[in-house]
Amino acid sequence: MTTTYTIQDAAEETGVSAHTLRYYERIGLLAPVGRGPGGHRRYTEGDLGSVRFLSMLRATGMPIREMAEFVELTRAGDHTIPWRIEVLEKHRDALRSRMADDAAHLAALDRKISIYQDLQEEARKTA
Amino acid sequence: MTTTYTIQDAAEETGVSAHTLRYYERIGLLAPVGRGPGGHRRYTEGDLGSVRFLSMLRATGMPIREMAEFVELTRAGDHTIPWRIEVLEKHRDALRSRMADDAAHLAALDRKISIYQDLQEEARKTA
DNA sequence: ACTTGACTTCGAGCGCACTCAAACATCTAC
DNA sequence: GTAGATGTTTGAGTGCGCTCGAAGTCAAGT
Repeated sequence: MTTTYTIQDAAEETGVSAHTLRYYERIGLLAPVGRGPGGHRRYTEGDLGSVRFLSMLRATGMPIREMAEFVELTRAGDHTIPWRIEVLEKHRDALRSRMADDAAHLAALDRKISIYQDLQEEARKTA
Repeated sequence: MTTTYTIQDAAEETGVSAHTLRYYERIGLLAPVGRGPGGHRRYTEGDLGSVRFLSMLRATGMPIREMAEFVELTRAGDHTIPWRIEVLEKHRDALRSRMADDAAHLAALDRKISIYQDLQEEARKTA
């Protein structure tokens, strides 16, 4: 007795909208999901895992096109593992790079805020 | 004698394309830039500073709409400084939140890569 | 003066990632 | 069994942020 999820449940579980779940399946990002007797989708835990993984890639800025390529590799069999590692490492490096940029930008933002706060303090005293 | 920049120079200086520089000016993100005798834009250092600031906001995920609102506030005068601080602080919080998510995602990505590497190592030994 | 390349405006077009609509089927609770 | 929510497919529509094209003007080198 394996628990399954309706599309709405899957949406709530993963934070990905039902519309988007169908969309991902349509474009091949997600393998065809199993169906109940009436043709309704039944998401397994494994499906949710895939969705969460994809969702993480998206959140970290990977384009759909590239995600599709990765998914293709996983479908092609175990011999593509080196390439999959390569894709993920490349993405990890891009993410690290973005995080570094973000840190610098955060500092700049803090400086800007400080400047405004000083300006505001100045105005308060003058008033 | 204040140095000025052609649109191409400004593009190289700021990393924002000439097309985008005109676009930003068109939609009011950038105050009208000074012109040379023939109507060509002449960017001042101050203009470049504005562009760099806007570019930083964009890079950190602020929507153009929100940037425009901020720019509006700066045009409206010094009495809007508290609101500007509010906008920047809100954005800073969003950025911090994204950075935290990124850190978690990075860890997940590392784990996934490790799993693949172990799998690959296993395959090597078996072969 | 002439050529070559950069610049101008303005509207249109594009790529991305959804998001929705319509018309219809099925499931759930009463 | 019936109402009402939820599901299905397919194609079309949306919002964002550029990006480009056309037609014309201007600048710099020879």
